[in-house]
Amino acid sequence: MPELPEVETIKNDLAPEVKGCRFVAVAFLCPQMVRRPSPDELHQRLIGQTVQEVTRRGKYLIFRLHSGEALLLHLRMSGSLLLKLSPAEPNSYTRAIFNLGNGLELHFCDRRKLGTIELVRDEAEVTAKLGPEPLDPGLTTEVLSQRLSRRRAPIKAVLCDQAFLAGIGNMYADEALFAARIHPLKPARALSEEEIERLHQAIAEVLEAAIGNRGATISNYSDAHGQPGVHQFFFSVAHRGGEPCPVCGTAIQRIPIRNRGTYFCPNCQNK
DNA sequence: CCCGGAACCTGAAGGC
DNA sequence: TGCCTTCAGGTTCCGG
Repeated sequence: MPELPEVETIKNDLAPEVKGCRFVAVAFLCPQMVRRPSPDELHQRLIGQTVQEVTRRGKYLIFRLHSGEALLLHLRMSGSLLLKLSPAEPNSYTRAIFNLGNGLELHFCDRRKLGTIELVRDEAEVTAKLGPEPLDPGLTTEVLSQRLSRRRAPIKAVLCDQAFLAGIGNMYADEALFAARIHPLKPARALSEEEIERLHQAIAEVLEAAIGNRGATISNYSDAHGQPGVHQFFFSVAHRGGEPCPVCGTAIQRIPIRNRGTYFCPNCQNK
Protein backbone atom coordinates (compact mmCIF):
# COMPACT_ATOMS: atom_id res chain seq x y z
CA MET A 1 0.00 0.00 0.00
CA PRO A 2 1.53 3.28 -1.01
CA GLU A 3 2.15 5.54 1.96
CA LEU A 4 4.42 8.57 2.21
CA PRO A 5 7.73 6.76 1.44
CA GLU A 6 6.25 4.96 -1.56
CA VAL A 7 4.68 8.09 -3.03
CA GLU A 8 7.91 9.99 -2.37
CA THR A 9 9.83 7.32 -4.31
CA ILE A 10 7.45 7.51 -7.25
CA LYS A 11 7.64 11.31 -7.20
CA ASN A 12 11.43 11.22 -7.23
CA ASP A 13 11.42 8.76 -10.14
CA LEU A 14 8.89 10.74 -12.16
CA ALA A 15 10.05 14.31 -11.59
CA PRO A 16 13.11 14.36 -13.88
CA GLU A 17 11.30 12.48 -16.67
CA VAL A 18 8.02 14.36 -16.56
CA LYS A 19 9.03 17.93 -15.78
CA GLY A 20 8.47 20.11 -18.82
CA CYS A 21 6.40 17.48 -20.62
CA ARG A 22 3.08 18.28 -22.22
CA PHE A 23 -0.10 16.22 -21.88
CA VAL A 24 -0.82 15.44 -25.54
CA ALA A 25 -3.39 12.67 -25.05
CA VAL A 26 -5.30 11.26 -22.12
CA ALA A 27 -7.51 8.17 -21.88
CA PHE A 28 -9.71 7.28 -18.92
CA LEU A 29 -10.42 3.57 -18.94
CA CYS A 30 -12.22 3.76 -15.60
CA PRO A 31 -14.08 7.09 -15.54
CA GLN A 32 -15.33 6.57 -11.98
CA MET A 33 -11.80 7.21 -10.74
CA VAL A 34 -11.98 10.77 -12.05
CA ARG A 35 -13.13 12.74 -9.03
CA ARG A 36 -13.44 16.21 -10.45
CA PRO A 37 -14.26 17.78 -12.78
CA SER A 38 -16.06 15.37 -15.13
CA PRO A 39 -13.80 13.12 -17.22
CA ASP A 40 -14.68 15.15 -20.32
CA GLU A 41 -13.93 18.48 -18.73
CA LEU A 42 -10.74 17.22 -17.14
CA HIS A 43 -9.62 15.92 -20.50
CA GLN A 44 -10.36 19.23 -22.18
CA ARG A 45 -8.59 21.29 -19.52
CA LEU A 46 -5.53 19.02 -19.28
CA ILE A 47 -4.64 18.54 -22.93
CA GLY A 48 -1.91 20.93 -24.03
CA GLN A 49 -0.77 21.78 -20.52
CA THR A 50 2.86 21.36 -19.53
CA VAL A 51 4.18 20.06 -16.22
CA GLN A 52 6.02 22.66 -14.22
CA GLU A 53 6.81 20.46 -11.26
CA VAL A 54 6.02 17.05 -9.78
CA THR A 55 5.61 17.10 -6.04
CA ARG A 56 4.00 15.26 -3.14
CA ARG A 57 1.78 16.22 -0.23
CA GLY A 58 0.82 13.44 2.16
CA LYS A 59 -0.04 10.52 -0.10
CA TYR A 60 -1.04 12.75 -3.01
CA LEU A 61 1.13 12.96 -6.09
CA ILE A 62 0.81 16.46 -7.54
CA PHE A 63 1.54 17.63 -11.07
CA ARG A 64 1.77 21.41 -11.00
CA LEU A 65 0.82 22.81 -14.38
CA HIS A 66 1.95 26.02 -16.01
CA SER A 67 -1.59 27.39 -15.89
CA GLY A 68 -1.42 27.24 -12.11
CA GLU A 69 -3.82 24.33 -12.02
CA ALA A 70 -2.81 21.02 -10.49
CA LEU A 71 -3.46 17.38 -11.37
CA LEU A 72 -3.61 15.26 -8.22
CA LEU A 73 -3.38 11.48 -8.21
CA HIS A 74 -4.01 9.27 -5.19
CA LEU A 75 -3.04 5.59 -5.34
CA ARG A 76 -5.09 4.50 -2.31
CA MET A 77 -4.66 0.78 -1.68
CA SER A 78 -3.66 -0.88 -4.90
CA GLY A 79 -2.64 1.86 -7.30
CA SER A 80 0.60 2.18 -9.17
CA LEU A 81 1.96 4.68 -11.63
CA LEU A 82 4.13 3.28 -14.38
CA LEU A 83 6.30 5.18 -16.81
CA LYS A 84 6.31 3.41 -20.18
CA LEU A 85 7.69 3.92 -23.65
CA SER A 86 4.96 5.00 -26.05
CA PRO A 87 3.00 3.24 -27.41
CA ALA A 88 2.51 0.82 -24.50
CA GLU A 89 -0.20 -1.81 -24.23
CA PRO A 90 -2.50 -1.34 -21.25
CA ASN A 91 -3.00 -4.36 -19.01
CA SER A 92 -6.30 -5.36 -17.42
CA TYR A 93 -5.66 -3.03 -14.46
CA THR A 94 -4.73 0.06 -16.46
CA ARG A 95 -7.28 2.73 -15.52
CA ALA A 96 -5.85 5.84 -17.15
CA ILE A 97 -3.16 6.62 -19.70
CA PHE A 98 -1.42 10.00 -19.91
CA ASN A 99 0.59 10.48 -23.08
CA LEU A 100 3.39 12.92 -22.35
CA GLY A 101 4.44 13.62 -25.90
CA ASN A 102 8.12 12.90 -25.41
CA GLY A 103 7.82 9.20 -26.18
CA LEU A 104 6.62 8.47 -22.66
CA GLU A 105 3.27 7.38 -21.27
CA LEU A 106 2.17 7.38 -17.69
CA HIS A 107 -0.10 4.43 -16.87
CA PHE A 108 -2.26 4.67 -13.75
CA CYS A 109 -2.94 1.03 -12.84
CA ASP A 110 -5.22 0.06 -9.98
CA ARG A 111 -6.65 -3.40 -9.43
CA ARG A 112 -9.33 -2.19 -7.03
CA LYS A 113 -10.29 1.08 -8.70
CA LEU A 114 -10.10 3.00 -5.44
CA GLY A 115 -7.49 5.44 -6.70
CA THR A 116 -8.48 8.99 -7.63
CA ILE A 117 -7.70 11.54 -10.32
CA GLU A 118 -8.60 15.20 -9.92
CA LEU A 119 -7.80 18.49 -11.58
CA VAL A 120 -8.21 21.66 -9.52
CA ARG A 121 -7.51 25.36 -10.06
CA ASP A 122 -5.71 25.48 -6.75
CA GLU A 123 -4.14 22.40 -5.17
CA ALA A 124 -5.05 23.76 -1.73
CA GLU A 125 -8.63 22.73 -2.52
CA VAL A 126 -7.38 19.21 -1.85
CA THR A 127 -4.40 19.64 0.44
CA ALA A 128 -5.84 22.19 2.86
CA LYS A 129 -7.54 19.45 4.86
CA LEU A 130 -4.28 17.59 5.45
CA GLY A 131 -2.24 17.78 8.62
CA PRO A 132 1.44 18.73 8.64
CA GLU A 133 4.13 16.80 6.78
CA PRO A 134 5.74 14.44 9.30
CA LEU A 135 9.23 15.21 7.98
CA ASP A 136 8.77 18.99 7.94
CA PRO A 137 11.54 20.45 10.12
CA GLY A 138 8.96 23.04 11.19
CA LEU A 139 6.96 20.32 12.92
CA THR A 140 8.11 20.52 16.51
CA THR A 141 7.50 18.08 19.33
CA GLU A 142 5.56 20.89 21.01
CA VAL A 143 3.16 21.17 18.08
CA LEU A 144 2.75 17.41 18.06
CA SER A 145 2.10 17.37 21.78
CA GLN A 146 -0.48 20.12 21.51
CA ARG A 147 -2.31 18.34 18.70
CA LEU A 148 -2.25 15.00 20.53
CA SER A 149 -3.71 16.51 23.68
CA ARG A 150 -7.10 16.93 21.98
CA ARG A 151 -7.42 13.33 20.86
CA ARG A 152 -8.57 10.43 22.99
CA ALA A 153 -8.72 7.83 20.20
CA PRO A 154 -6.03 5.10 20.12
CA ILE A 155 -2.69 6.61 19.08
CA LYS A 156 -2.55 4.16 16.17
CA ALA A 157 -5.82 5.54 14.77
CA VAL A 158 -4.66 9.13 15.23
CA LEU A 159 -1.38 8.49 13.41
CA CYS A 160 -3.32 7.15 10.44
CA ASP A 161 -5.59 10.23 10.38
CA GLN A 162 -4.43 12.35 7.43
CA ALA A 163 -5.82 15.48 9.07
CA PHE A 164 -3.48 14.86 12.00
CA LEU A 165 -0.30 14.05 10.06
CA ALA A 166 -0.23 13.61 6.30
CA GLY A 167 1.26 10.50 4.76
CA ILE A 168 1.38 7.89 7.52
CA GLY A 169 -0.68 4.75 6.96
CA ASN A 170 -1.14 1.38 8.54
CA MET A 171 2.37 -0.03 8.05
CA TYR A 172 4.39 2.98 9.15
CA ALA A 173 2.14 3.76 12.09
CA ASP A 174 2.89 0.26 13.45
CA GLU A 175 6.62 0.64 12.80
CA ALA A 176 6.82 4.08 14.42
CA LEU A 177 4.91 2.96 17.51
CA PHE A 178 7.19 -0.05 17.90
CA ALA A 179 10.30 2.12 17.58
CA ALA A 180 8.86 4.51 20.18
CA ARG A 181 7.80 1.59 22.45
CA ILE A 182 4.20 2.81 22.66
CA HIS A 183 1.16 0.53 22.76
CA PRO A 184 -1.04 1.18 19.70
CA LEU A 185 -4.23 1.28 21.79
CA LYS A 186 -2.96 3.94 24.18
CA PRO A 187 -5.22 7.01 24.02
CA ALA A 188 -3.36 9.76 22.18
CA ARG A 189 -3.79 12.34 24.92
CA ALA A 190 -2.41 9.91 27.52
CA LEU A 191 1.06 9.93 25.97
CA SER A 192 3.77 11.39 28.21
CA GLU A 193 6.11 14.09 26.95
CA GLU A 194 8.89 11.51 26.76
CA GLU A 195 6.72 9.22 24.70
CA ILE A 196 5.79 12.06 22.36
CA GLU A 197 9.46 12.93 21.89
CA ARG A 198 10.27 9.29 21.14
CA LEU A 199 7.34 9.06 18.75
CA HIS A 200 8.33 12.21 16.88
CA GLN A 201 11.86 10.88 16.44
CA ALA A 202 10.60 7.39 15.54
CA ILE A 203 8.28 8.72 12.84
CA ALA A 204 11.14 10.60 11.19
CA GLU A 205 13.55 7.67 11.41
CA VAL A 206 11.06 5.13 10.12
CA LEU A 207 9.94 7.26 7.18
CA GLU A 208 13.47 8.28 6.21
CA ALA A 209 14.71 4.69 6.34
CA ALA A 210 11.77 3.58 4.20
CA ILE A 211 12.44 6.30 1.62
CA GLY A 212 16.07 5.16 1.55
CA ASN A 213 14.86 1.65 0.76
CA ARG A 214 12.50 2.90 -1.96
CA GLY A 215 9.40 1.97 0.03
CA ALA A 216 7.94 -1.35 1.10
CA THR A 217 6.25 -3.87 -1.16
CA ILE A 218 3.75 -5.91 0.84
CA SER A 219 1.20 -6.82 -1.79
CA ASN A 220 1.70 -5.04 -5.06
CA TYR A 221 3.39 -1.67 -4.67
CA SER A 222 5.92 -0.85 -7.34
CA ASP A 223 7.88 2.26 -8.27
CA ALA A 224 7.43 4.15 -11.54
CA HIS A 225 9.63 1.60 -13.32
CA GLY A 226 7.71 -1.41 -12.00
CA GLN A 227 10.33 -2.33 -9.42
CA PRO A 228 9.39 -3.29 -5.84
CA GLY A 229 10.74 -1.52 -2.77
CA VAL A 230 12.81 -3.42 -0.21
CA HIS A 231 11.86 -1.80 3.08
CA GLN A 232 9.51 -4.66 3.98
CA PHE A 233 12.63 -6.70 4.75
CA PHE A 234 13.48 -4.16 7.45
CA PHE A 235 10.06 -4.12 9.13
CA SER A 236 10.26 -4.90 12.84
CA VAL A 237 6.58 -5.70 13.43
CA ALA A 238 4.43 -4.68 10.45
CA HIS A 239 2.94 -7.76 8.78
CA ARG A 240 5.03 -10.00 11.03
CA GLY A 241 2.34 -11.52 13.24
CA GLY A 242 3.63 -14.54 15.21
CA GLU A 243 7.28 -13.82 14.45
CA PRO A 244 9.65 -13.00 17.32
CA CYS A 245 10.12 -9.37 18.30
CA PRO A 246 13.57 -8.30 17.07
CA VAL A 247 14.28 -6.76 20.49
CA CYS A 248 12.96 -9.25 23.05
CA GLY A 249 11.84 -12.32 21.10
CA THR A 250 8.21 -12.19 22.26
CA ALA A 251 5.74 -13.23 19.54
CA ILE A 252 4.41 -10.23 17.66
CA GLN A 253 0.67 -9.82 18.13
CA ARG A 254 -1.93 -8.76 15.63
CA ILE A 255 -5.09 -7.00 16.77
CA PRO A 256 -7.70 -5.01 14.87
CA ILE A 257 -7.84 -1.27 15.50
CA ARG A 258 -10.52 0.53 13.49
CA ASN A 259 -10.79 -2.66 11.47
CA ARG A 260 -7.12 -2.39 10.47
CA GLY A 261 -4.58 -5.09 11.18
CA THR A 262 -2.25 -3.73 13.86
CA TYR A 263 1.05 -5.42 14.69
CA PHE A 264 2.98 -4.80 17.89
CA CYS A 265 5.16 -6.40 20.57
CA PRO A 266 3.08 -6.90 23.73
CA ASN A 267 6.25 -6.87 25.82
CA CYS A 268 8.11 -3.85 24.42
CA GLN A 269 5.07 -1.65 23.84
CA ASN A 270 3.44 -0.94 27.18
CA LYS A 271 0.02 0.55 27.48
C1' DC B 1 -14.94 18.99 17.25
C1' DC B 2 -14.29 14.12 18.15
C1' DC B 3 -15.14 9.27 17.50
C1' DG B 4 -16.07 4.82 15.32
C1' DG B 5 -18.31 2.07 11.87
C1' DA B 6 -19.91 1.36 7.05
C1' DA B 7 -19.10 1.82 2.30
C1' DC B 8 -16.28 1.87 -1.73
C1' DC B 9 -13.69 -1.99 -4.58
C1' DT B 10 -11.73 -6.66 -6.32
C1' DG B 11 -8.44 -10.43 -6.08
C1' DA B 12 -6.28 -13.65 -2.90
C1' DA B 13 -6.76 -16.95 0.54
C1' DG B 14 -9.05 -20.20 3.37
C1' DG B 15 -13.03 -23.24 4.78
C1' DC B 16 -15.99 -26.85 3.58
C1' DT C 1 -12.65 -28.70 -8.13
C1' DG C 2 -15.58 -25.01 -6.80
C1' DC C 3 -18.47 -22.12 -4.26
C1' DC C 4 -18.63 -19.16 -0.53
C1' DT C 5 -16.87 -16.02 2.96
C1' DT C 6 -13.43 -13.19 4.70
C1' DC C 7 -9.66 -10.15 4.43
C1' DA C 8 -6.67 -6.40 2.72
C1' DG C 9 -6.75 -0.83 4.20
C1' DG C 10 -6.96 4.78 2.39
C1' DT C 11 -10.49 7.76 2.32
C1' DT C 12 -15.18 9.67 2.74
C1' DC C 13 -19.54 9.80 4.68
C1' DC C 14 -22.73 9.46 8.39
C1' DG C 15 -24.71 8.99 12.89
C1' DG C 16 -23.89 9.46 17.88
